[in-house]
Amino acid sequence: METLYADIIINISHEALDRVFQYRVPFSLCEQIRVGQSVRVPFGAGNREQRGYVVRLSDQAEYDPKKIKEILSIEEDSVSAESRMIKLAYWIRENYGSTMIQALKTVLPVQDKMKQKEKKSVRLMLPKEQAPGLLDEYLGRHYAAKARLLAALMDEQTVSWERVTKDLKIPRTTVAGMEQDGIIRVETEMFYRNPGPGGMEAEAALPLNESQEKLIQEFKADYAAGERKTYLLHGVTGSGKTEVYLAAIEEVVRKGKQAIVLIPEIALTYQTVCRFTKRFGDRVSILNSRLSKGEKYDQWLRAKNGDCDIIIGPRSALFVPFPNLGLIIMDEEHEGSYKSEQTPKYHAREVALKKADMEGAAVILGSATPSLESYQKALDGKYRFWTLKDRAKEAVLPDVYIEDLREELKQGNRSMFSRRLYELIGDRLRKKEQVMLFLNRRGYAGFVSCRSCGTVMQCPHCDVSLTYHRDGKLRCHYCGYEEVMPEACPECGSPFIGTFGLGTQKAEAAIRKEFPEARVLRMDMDTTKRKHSHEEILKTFSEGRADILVGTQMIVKGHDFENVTLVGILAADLSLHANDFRAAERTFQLLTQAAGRAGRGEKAGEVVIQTYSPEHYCIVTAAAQDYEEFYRQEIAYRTMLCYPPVWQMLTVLLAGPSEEECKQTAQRMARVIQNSGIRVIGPGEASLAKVNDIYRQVLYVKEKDYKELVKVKDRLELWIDRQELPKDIHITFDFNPMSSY
DNA sequence: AGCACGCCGACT
DNA sequence: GTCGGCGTGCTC
Repeated sequence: METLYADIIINISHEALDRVFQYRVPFSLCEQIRVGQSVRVPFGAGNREQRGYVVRLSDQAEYDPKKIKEILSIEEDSVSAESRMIKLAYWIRENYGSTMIQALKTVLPVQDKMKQKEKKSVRLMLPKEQAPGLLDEYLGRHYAAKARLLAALMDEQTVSWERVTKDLKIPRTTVAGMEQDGIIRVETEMFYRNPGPGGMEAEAALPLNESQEKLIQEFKADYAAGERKTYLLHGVTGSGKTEVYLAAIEEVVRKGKQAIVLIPEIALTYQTVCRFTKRFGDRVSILNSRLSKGEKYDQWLRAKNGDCDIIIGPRSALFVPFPNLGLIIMDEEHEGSYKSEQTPKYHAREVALKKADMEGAAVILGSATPSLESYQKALDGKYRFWTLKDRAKEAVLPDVYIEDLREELKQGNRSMFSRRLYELIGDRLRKKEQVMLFLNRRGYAGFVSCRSCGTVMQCPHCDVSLTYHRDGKLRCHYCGYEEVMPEACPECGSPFIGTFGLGTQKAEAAIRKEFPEARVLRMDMDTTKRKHSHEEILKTFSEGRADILVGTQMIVKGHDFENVTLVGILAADLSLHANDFRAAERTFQLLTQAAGRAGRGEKAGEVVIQTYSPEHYCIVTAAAQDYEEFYRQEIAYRTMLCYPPVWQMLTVLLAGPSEEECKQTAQRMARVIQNSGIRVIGPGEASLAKVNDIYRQVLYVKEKDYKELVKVKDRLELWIDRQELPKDIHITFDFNPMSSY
């Protein structure tokens, strides 16, 4: 038998985590060794024993075989947080397709700023009067480094580690030497940077209403009986899902366990965090994308050391190493942002379920508009199904009107407001109540085309149309390319070239024209680029310093504005005609969420949905706030066309600078799949066929059983490994994708 | 992180 | 020569 080699990542908290080291597997361990295990290996000149993770096995030595050392042993199933994380990484690698390094990187924290986790400093131990004598001795012996450090310590009793190593440039070995001699002492003080709002006044639990109480009693009973179920909490906006979460967390924490609360990145607002902090004080940690690496690492460590019980954050919060995890809560579980956009393209919901299963935790998935995936499982009895039907504080659901824009056009109304919406806006302005106007997506709006020949201005590097901005420039939202708006059509020379479609900027301008007395705020990608502008805009609006808020989806997420009594959706179809099997589901969710913004206070609300397809089931059911009916229609459509969640789907994306090579490789891969008797769709051009001068080809495979798709992926990975593929071709797998390619 | 290696001034 | 501190680079 051939010699077996293993690629290993050494668990030293350093950038070395980026590299693999190859070790020989001793014959006695060949049978046992698996990718993902942790092992003990000799490392460095002194052959110090280190922990490492097996990342790949092969029978080829890729390093001078004379220098390759042998693995010492496989670490027995230790229960450390790390080894559980490694197992999870392995599962992710297997189920979503990536290298082990990529999987480990998503699961383990960035460790390169680890030094900052503790505040290290150097203190002088020598009595003050002896110091000058020693300094003279050092200077006499020309001990430059020691003298520098001592001189610094004579001024101040302690010097920070950063100054010692960076400013004074003292080698670590010298510091260690002086510590040995008893002249100095290196002190480390652990400190965490908790970026959450501090000094919050404690707040008692709100009394639960009858339906909330029933759910919590059930949860407690299950938990006490040792049952760890998955619960799908379907509750309309404003029905008090958060109170249920809080009560469930309280129960779990009381039992000495910890809880992870997942929320979509965009919903991670000050208000949300405050509700948790008020209830649980400094036992809560917050994780978000704005934290520095060091801060993220601190939160990780806090959890590991048992210094907090609850972590709130986006999907990456799943990988916080609690010693005794009891509960995972996933709010707005239908949100697309729970799916990672980078390889491995894991879905946080699935990983959460796996993790809960591995560690004996319960899971609560909550949403006003559950994903089809979860709802189907709940109907099948795989999840316990919970509903909250009524809004908590006596608020009532709003009245919803569907306005047919085709009809408006027929009646000679060419503005972007239907007559009803126009009338209602005027009414609210008179009553001093607030209005939210909602536009689906900035990318769909504002392309420029020629009215004479129909040419659309396109990005020269990407397969998308350019978007017109008010500064007179055309921009590509994918690569950032920009050019000045031409005065004549570059194809036919016609001067009749201009913008079409509808953007937030254009909507804002139209409102200002129609209602010059109204104070208008706009919130979209452009106005929220600055760091706190997001919060600022919302604060201005909630304090009543504006009458109308116009924006993209970001305005519909989780904010309660008591004085908003009218919500207008300007063009509900914009997200419906995306070439994507989830388009109807997303539109339904968006409309329901937006409608839920109206009438959160005491006054009743109204919602106007403007559309060109008023008969589409997702618009009709959203207007009626009828989730069950939407589900029935949508699942029928998915069943008919074999889409998830009824069937499972794998997308393989090939990207490379040569169109020809890309196509050929895609065709060869398609044949590999077909040869194993599985049907492939494609290869074909991705709907975005070119981004930044990189060509993209896609393949689709649909199967009833997810495991079959994993096998297809495994077979392709093996094939890729054996092939001498062009170096610059990049292949990625996406299981049950959130958007089309 | 830990260890070795090469460099350089000091002392024998 | 050789000893010991200093700075750098490598670890399969």
